[in-house]
Amino acid sequence: MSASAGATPDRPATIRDVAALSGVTASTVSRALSTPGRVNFRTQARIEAATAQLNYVPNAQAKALSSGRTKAVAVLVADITNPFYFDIIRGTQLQLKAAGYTQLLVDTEESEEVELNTIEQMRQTADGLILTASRLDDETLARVSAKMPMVTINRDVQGVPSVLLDTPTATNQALDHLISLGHSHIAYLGGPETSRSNSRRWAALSAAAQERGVEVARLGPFAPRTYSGAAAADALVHSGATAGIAFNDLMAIGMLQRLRERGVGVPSDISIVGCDDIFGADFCSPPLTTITAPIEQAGRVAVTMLLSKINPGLGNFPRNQSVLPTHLTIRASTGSAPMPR
Amino acid sequence: MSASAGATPDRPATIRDVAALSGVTASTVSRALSTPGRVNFRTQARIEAATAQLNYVPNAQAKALSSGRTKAVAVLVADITNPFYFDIIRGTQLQLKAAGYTQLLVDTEESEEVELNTIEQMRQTADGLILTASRLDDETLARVSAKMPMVTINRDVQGVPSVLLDTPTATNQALDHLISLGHSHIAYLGGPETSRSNSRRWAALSAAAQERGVEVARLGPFAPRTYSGAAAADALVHSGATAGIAFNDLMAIGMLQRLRERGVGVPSDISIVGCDDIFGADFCSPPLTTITAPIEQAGRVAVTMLLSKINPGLGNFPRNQSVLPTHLTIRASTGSAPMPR
DNA sequence: CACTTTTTGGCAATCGGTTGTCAATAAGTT
DNA sequence: AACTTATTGACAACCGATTGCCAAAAAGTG
Repeated sequence: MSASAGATPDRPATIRDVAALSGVTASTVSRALSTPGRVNFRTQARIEAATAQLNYVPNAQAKALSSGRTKAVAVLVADITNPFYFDIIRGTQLQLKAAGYTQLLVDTEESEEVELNTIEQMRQTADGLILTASRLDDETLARVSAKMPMVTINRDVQGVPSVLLDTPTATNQALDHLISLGHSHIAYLGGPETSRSNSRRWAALSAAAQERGVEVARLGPFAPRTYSGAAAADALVHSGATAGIAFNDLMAIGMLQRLRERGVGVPSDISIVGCDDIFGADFCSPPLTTITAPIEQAGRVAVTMLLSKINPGLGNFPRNQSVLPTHLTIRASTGSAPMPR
Repeated sequence: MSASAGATPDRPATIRDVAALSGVTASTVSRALSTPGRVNFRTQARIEAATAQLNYVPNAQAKALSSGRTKAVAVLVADITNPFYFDIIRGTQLQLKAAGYTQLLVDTEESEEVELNTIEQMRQTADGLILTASRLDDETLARVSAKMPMVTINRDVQGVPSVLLDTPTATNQALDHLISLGHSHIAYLGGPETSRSNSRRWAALSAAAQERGVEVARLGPFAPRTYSGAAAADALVHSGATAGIAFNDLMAIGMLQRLRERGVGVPSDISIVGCDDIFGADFCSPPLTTITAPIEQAGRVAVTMLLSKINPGLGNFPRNQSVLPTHLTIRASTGSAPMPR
């Protein structure tokens, strides 16, 4: 017996422990475990037995260091507080796990600087990046994308793979829905100025309104949170519109609460349309008419695209953009326009 | 000019690039960057300049491998779909980030086996572990805890640091609340049999009921999801009770929906109490009387405890258990017991 | 049976840091 | 000036894997 370290109960087994136990060298163990067919099946069996016996788990750091791939993907969200991201996170988590990847979840606190720092950090730590609602400018995104695999969600930049939730189309449906209910004074309760999806939706909406000969006022900007729903509700009431299309469901739900407090009937006095169909949109009061987006699916698709970027040549042609359809879900927060008094 | 590698635009700078640029060796750079005062301030300045110039970011894997600490903490949740965990995740994320740690989020899919595998995996990958609502038995938890820093949330095992949400106490408040409203037929809609918080709550509740001379029936088990609220609601109606205390808010919200469908008035016919006060409990219809738990705080406290375990001797005496108080929040889903017909 | 081809497994360098040890230099003391 | 003590920074081993290269062994061929 030499003074060889061996595996003590407290120290996890290393590849060398496995090698010693099965009478081969570390490199052979490595091959047996990761290159199928490279090692004789009898040796392979011995190694597998030793692996099981020692309860050997390869050290992820060491693997990452030597192979250059971490088997981890970073998911950056602007605000982990927002239920919208929950569904994204759920989608990415499920899909990443299925592919044997680890998810690094980072909240960038809606800050451009934090986002950029994190990206630089993750360049070493993750094999790829999923950015949701990035605050960075197009040029920066393109530059980062050139350096490491990356997929954006709800952000369309030339040359950067992306998953887009096609809310603008459904926003038009919402407009038609309201018009058909007799509404002629409609307002859009805008989200943050820096949000691209906000601009995209407004552009689509105002164009559609013009086509249809209706006027849609733009109010805001408001923070995309329930608490700013109060201000949004008051602005809406003050504007004299009979229907409001909110930037997202959080705002819409906040508006419902505020309108109830003020004794304004929904939908008898004012109709409200939300966006995203987040958890809660179906059981708030009244249940929210909203634009249903396949959020979780967006997360899953983003992962799929990213992984085919990270591991090319698996036969799947990586698509560079994926637009997911959305639709209008009509619930009880919209109704006929009130009779003009 | 030798053929030294140097930093190409595409390859992130390494510690040796920095060393070369500032005319010292790698070890000096390492010390300059992590051991304040160990290096002469002039050298330090040169190194810092070089660091900035090369945009040097230390490789996390290499750091982890050599130092043995990954600066990452794994957070295991049973079901990432459950909004209860969202608040936990938010809390842990915020606190970990503040301490410079990365959060590894893992969904164990309510499976004991997945949980155990993940733990074994994370033993190498993370410096510590936060388990929420673990499915593992006491002995296993104690064993794992002896091997690596770990904190449980809502799970009390001898020798394992834990954060407990004291829902039993508030459950008694809920009972008193219902009794004072004239209810004498009360039911508890139980959660999963394997859930410890379920057993804890039932124990507290049935004891309190006995003390007060009231009978509380136990129904279930039901899955802690909105969809199982329908079954729970029907069971409650069938039991003849006039008030139900649900295992959690998800179930309670599902019950509200089902009762509305069935034309059962809440609270006129039946009162409902939830638990956790998750996102949505305040705006469902009717707004839910529930036990408000500081969930996000639980996440933060767990991280604080864990970090003081990981980095001992920072002056803070690590507490081994932290019980967070909860309280009853009375909203509109509870009311006077209906007159007996 | 001698020779070529394939299979199999070992050696050693490498990934990018950390850290114990120690020599050289600077500063302090008598 | 000679000697002790403190600072400072270099050397090299190490963390735990991967992987290119090569030699030994096994299998195939004329």
